[in-house]
Amino acid sequence: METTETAGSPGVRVDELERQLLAAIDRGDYKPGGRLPPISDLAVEWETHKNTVSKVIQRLKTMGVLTGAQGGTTRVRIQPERIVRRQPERYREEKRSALLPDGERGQIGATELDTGLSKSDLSFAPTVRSIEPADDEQAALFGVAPGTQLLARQYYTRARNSERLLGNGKSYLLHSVAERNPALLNESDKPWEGGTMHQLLTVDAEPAYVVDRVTVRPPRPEEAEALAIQAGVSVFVFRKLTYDANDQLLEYSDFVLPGDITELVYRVDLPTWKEGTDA
Amino acid sequence: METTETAGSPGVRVDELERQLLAAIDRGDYKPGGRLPPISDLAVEWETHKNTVSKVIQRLKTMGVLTGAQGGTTRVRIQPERIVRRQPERYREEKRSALLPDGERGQIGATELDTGLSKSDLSFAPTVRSIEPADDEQAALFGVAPGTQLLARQYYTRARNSERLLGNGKSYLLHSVAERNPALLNESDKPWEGGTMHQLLTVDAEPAYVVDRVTVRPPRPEEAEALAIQAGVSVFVFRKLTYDANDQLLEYSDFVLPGDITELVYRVDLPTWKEGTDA
DNA sequence: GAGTGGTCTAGACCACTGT
DNA sequence: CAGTGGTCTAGACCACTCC
Repeated sequence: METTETAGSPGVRVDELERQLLAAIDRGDYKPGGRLPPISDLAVEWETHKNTVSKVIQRLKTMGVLTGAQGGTTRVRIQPERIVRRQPERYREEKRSALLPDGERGQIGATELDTGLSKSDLSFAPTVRSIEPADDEQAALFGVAPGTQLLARQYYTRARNSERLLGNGKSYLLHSVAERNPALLNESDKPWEGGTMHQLLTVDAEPAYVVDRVTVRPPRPEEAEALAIQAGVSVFVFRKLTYDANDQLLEYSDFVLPGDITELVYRVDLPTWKEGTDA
Repeated sequence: METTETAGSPGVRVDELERQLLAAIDRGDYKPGGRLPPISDLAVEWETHKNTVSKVIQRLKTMGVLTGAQGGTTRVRIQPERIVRRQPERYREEKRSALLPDGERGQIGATELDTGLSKSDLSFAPTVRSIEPADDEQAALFGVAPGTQLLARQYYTRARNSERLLGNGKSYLLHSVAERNPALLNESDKPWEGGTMHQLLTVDAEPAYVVDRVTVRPPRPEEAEALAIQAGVSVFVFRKLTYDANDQLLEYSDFVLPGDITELVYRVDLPTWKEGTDA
């Protein structure tokens, strides 16, 4: 175990092997969906130690190029289509449909609107309701005193025929507002029908605009497990804030979405040049 | 080296130590900006091997909790403020200011508008222009035949007094459109003055709407180095497409932004309920 | 140049996969 | 249960930082 060729330099060997493997995959030596040789085989082929090969494979797994768990076969990952979420269109559609009679709107749940999948593609874990006191940040957002009661709902979304979570979220609104419609507090633990916009309608609040705040970070261990993403793949953290015309916050939600299969799309319309300087 | 307590189980030891370290930092045992004991010290303290401690530290570095390079001291990272990019406001302001006379608009460069920092905070590497044939994807976007000439510009943004890149981008527009203003092709390698919207004005094109497509992925090695982000911190990949009123793509740009210090904010205005069913 | 973080090989062992 | 991926300890070595 002595006199190694070159050790210590920052990742020289692994980087090199990583490039080689990527090139080999790119060349088609290993095809999407096909299986990679066992680590032990690659070790002798690359003339290196099993341990080093393992590190390379793990890197490519976090990059989303390879798949495979514990003792299972390692395969070249078939790149999944990203789920496209067209946010402005979604919000406008949700607000419009909130006015429809119960029969026509009824089947659209808040979670579906938030994830952008049709109902048939989804299955839900029960929504969990709780009443929580506002912390300092929440108090500032709602413009109330810290400790004010908030109605919180936690929900999870899972694609049908898949163990993989598509995301989870937690939504907050003022308890004093929510109680204007007792049904919101007493409902059983099924997902709210009709989406957030409709629920706001039932408490006489009209949303005027929505603000999305989008950030990224590595997943927390629980999230990595729940969303079934490879360690190292980041998650979108996504706060949706709904305001009324007086800039009063009506509701906000924090979402966590897997970064590798999500695409957020925002269309921004611009005032025309011809119509003079607008307000 | 024989008879290890428990090896082989998936990350048990490292996970445990990671939790302990995080808890210790949370408790204030190690304060933000303060230095962490050497790995060798921690190894004896945690009663484990140097190698294992190293792995824990690296994990926390990719999580952005710790900082420190090669032989340097490891410190608890002071969380940087995220740079907030309010996209719709930015685009509308850019379009409005495009009509201003040269003197008033002049000092606003495209890169500044795109990064959302004022000119005094930024320094630029020269913009690199090139003429490239459209690949299949680009041809589809522009609605032209593959191979059609595109004018491409590559630019980088760096905060003053910092080696850290804030992002880099590459912008494309049809060469046949760009040549309507010869100045765009012949300019020296300084950043375009006035931003994309103004350049479109000079070729008689009026942008009607902008579409942002936001995704995340792990950084490529070059990007990790250029953006000075810890390996494992994801980057925003961000495509901005500018269309005219006929849904013709005028220009698009791909940006890469470091995920740990960027926040994207989108305000979406909603039609009111009272004004009947809109178009 | 001592100290420190990072990497490599080596070998043992574990837990899961899948045939 | 054989095969395979993953993890740990061990020890050597390297390249960087800065005490």
